[in-house]
Amino acid sequence: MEFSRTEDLRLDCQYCPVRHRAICAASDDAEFSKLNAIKSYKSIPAGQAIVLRGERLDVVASIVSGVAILSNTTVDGRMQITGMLLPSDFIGRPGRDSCDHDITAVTDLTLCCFRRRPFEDLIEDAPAIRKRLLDMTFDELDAARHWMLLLGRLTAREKIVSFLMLVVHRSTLPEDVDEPVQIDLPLSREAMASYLGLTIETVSRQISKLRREGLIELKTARRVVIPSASRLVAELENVD
Amino acid sequence: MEFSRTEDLRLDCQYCPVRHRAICAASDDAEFSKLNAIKSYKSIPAGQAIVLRGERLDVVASIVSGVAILSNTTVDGRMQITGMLLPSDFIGRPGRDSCDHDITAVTDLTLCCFRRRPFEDLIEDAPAIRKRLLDMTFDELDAARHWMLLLGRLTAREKIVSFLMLVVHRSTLPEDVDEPVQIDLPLSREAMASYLGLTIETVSRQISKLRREGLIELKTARRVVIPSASRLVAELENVD
DNA sequence: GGACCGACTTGACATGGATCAATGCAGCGT
DNA sequence: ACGCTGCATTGATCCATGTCAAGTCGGTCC
Repeated sequence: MEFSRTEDLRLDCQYCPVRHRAICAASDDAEFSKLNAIKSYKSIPAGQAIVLRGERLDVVASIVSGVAILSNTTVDGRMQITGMLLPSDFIGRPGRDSCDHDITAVTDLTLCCFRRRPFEDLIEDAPAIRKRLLDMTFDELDAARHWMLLLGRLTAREKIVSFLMLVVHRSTLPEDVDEPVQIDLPLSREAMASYLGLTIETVSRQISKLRREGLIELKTARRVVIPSASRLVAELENVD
Repeated sequence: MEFSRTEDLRLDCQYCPVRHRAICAASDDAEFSKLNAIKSYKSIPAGQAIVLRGERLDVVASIVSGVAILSNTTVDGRMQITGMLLPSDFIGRPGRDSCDHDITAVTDLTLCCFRRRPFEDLIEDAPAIRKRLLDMTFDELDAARHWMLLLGRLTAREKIVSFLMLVVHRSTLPEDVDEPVQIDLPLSREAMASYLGLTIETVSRQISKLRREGLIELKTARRVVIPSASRLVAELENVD
């Protein structure tokens, strides 16, 4: 069964591709029926803002398909991407009606939205959802702190390699042996630069350098083949 | 009444200096008595590690007095401070028995510790604590992302000014008018450098530069007077 | 007082990444 | 085929910050 993007469908969660990883992962049937009562799917086209900093946000949501970014910006326009949101990731903040950062769709996006108020009530008497939310939030916090180490202390080359390996790990791939791995970069060079605290030129140069060294191949600008993941990871020997 | 540092005291929370800001802020008497049953105070001398990355941690805690830092480190020793913990801040992760980063006391520290397992149970039937924990965690996440903008996009000078203003805001001061403000830096130059993604020399130079420009005065290396906070904040006009 | 020590400052120099400016290149509409 | 448009790459140069190496300053211990 194809997972449709039609807005008002109430598809049964059992066909949902993020059923076992999203906010609802640990829920039982009882909790699912409560969630179902307040959910609706929403499609957002690539490039569109989901919410801007300070704006009111009356939903929370899981990403079902597509990629979104969180970003913070200075008044003079310097931008830092502070999170990359992939399928199963959670959007929004229960208990607060506005958002501290911009959220933007970078590809076409399917969201599973829950109205915020009912969701907040739901948290009170759905222990599995509540626990999952807390746990996912702590995971996000750990990830954010890990990224702070990258931003503050890694070299441009290490940042690029870290990003490539991040994409490898979040692509559900048969990462069994050290076979060549093919990945599609979810972000443009510009977005990568924003995420890594670099400029677009530096990103491009480092990628070209890795290519010249045979550590990666480029099918297209976005499609990367990693002949030997272990050889690439070895570039991070000083990091972790 | 002086708030004692003796380890095993079960002081009444009503005298606690962080009573209205810590994890327990929103609790009523019933929840307080539950918290009291599993709490104990602990003193930690300056410089001592509270927990190392990967180590088991069977308590969670509120900081009652003193300053601690969170940090992540590469294998070759590059360190990034990923959080500065001041009185009322929360330590530890309910639902997980190990820690993803180092936590270190930078001054003598008084902690109000709760054994983790009972605390986890408590969360289930103490709604005010549960809400407060989720809210504090989301606040930490927003703060971490805000710091990512600083690490990735601000200049050394902007980083220093941001840090000074952070200390001003977290020092409970009469920040009513634009009177000279005196602050005591909670971190050494080296720790500031680690927090800001700089080197100690750059920190020192930027501080000297601000001093030469009359934006700050140094009573000692750690004690700073800000003649006009608004003039200092103006240095961040391009940031926010 | 003097020697020592750790934290901080300052100077001289090196360099990684930013900036500025072309150039390449694939997709797309006409 | 053509030119347009939006990414991406590449080159030349600059500069903010890092690196290396001396100083300075304030405590503290004898």
